[in-house]
Amino acid sequence: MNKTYSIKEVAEKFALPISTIRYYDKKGLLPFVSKNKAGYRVFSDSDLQFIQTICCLKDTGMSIKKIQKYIELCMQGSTTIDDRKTLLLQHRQNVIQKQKAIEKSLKEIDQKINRYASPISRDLIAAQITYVQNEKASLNLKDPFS
Amino acid sequence: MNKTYSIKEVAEKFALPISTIRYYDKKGLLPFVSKNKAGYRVFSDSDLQFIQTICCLKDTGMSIKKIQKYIELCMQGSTTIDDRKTLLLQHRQNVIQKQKAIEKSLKEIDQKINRYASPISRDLIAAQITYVQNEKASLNLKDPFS
DNA sequence: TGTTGCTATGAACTATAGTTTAGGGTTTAA
DNA sequence: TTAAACCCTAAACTATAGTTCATAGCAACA
Repeated sequence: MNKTYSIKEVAEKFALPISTIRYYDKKGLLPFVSKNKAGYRVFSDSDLQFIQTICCLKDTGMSIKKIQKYIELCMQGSTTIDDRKTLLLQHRQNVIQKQKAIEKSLKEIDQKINRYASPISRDLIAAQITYVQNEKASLNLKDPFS
Repeated sequence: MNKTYSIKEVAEKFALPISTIRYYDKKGLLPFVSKNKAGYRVFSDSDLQFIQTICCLKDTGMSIKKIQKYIELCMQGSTTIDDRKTLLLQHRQNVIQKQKAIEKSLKEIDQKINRYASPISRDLIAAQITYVQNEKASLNLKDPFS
């Protein structure tokens, strides 16, 4: 049978603070959520599907404003399919670009970690400090290690 | 020969606004940068190396405060190697976790794109709308498509 | 020597994404 | 029927990461 969920249950399911769900609603991300006569939000299973999508977009760095735009298109029915596809394809490109940037940065970070983890890390770092000090001295610049 | 760089040159090299570099300096991210007698910042090649690392950490989501902490450890010399390693290993875990989350979300986004790109996308979406409407009706909740 | 362009600071301002508070209704279970 | 546990809104507040502005001092070149 179809169940409904309170805001607290939804918050637990998605590991979000209740305040964040209310904030999303205020920002127009949850126009599909009904309210009962007392004014309480009543979430259905299909609502949870939408929220899952919202979390997906959020976790990949889409702004609230863009997500709102996407949800708005969803609520307008089948006529907006092309717009939605365009929006998601654009976002997909952004995500892939970000993935690449993270990948690249992570490699640099790993190199630093390896230096620090080396048995001769103290020597490596000491040599680097000396190098910087010589460079700075040759340019008549202040020694940053002092 | 060792060259020096103005803030403008550094901004161009790293594709950062000049205001951001000043902001980073104010936040304690650039304690290694010297100033000439006029008060102008003078960047050396080793400074650029540091800034490269800062960009790395920033691009993988480290906060300004954490980066400041890392740089501070760097300036304290070889005695802080263990602390730096710990800090970067911790960050590494965060980055990898984020990578996984992005990977997972991207798959969901791709599924949506595929639905929208399907030759029968209109039917798929129409069926979904009908499903939601039935679910909402069976729960005596307002139809969100109207 | 003056004009153009670069640099500086501090303070105010902006954007984004929430969180907290105040004040007040609702639901549930003893 | 009343206390505890929910839920609501509006508005104020916070945190983060910058950006912009006002004012003013250097630098390079015609």
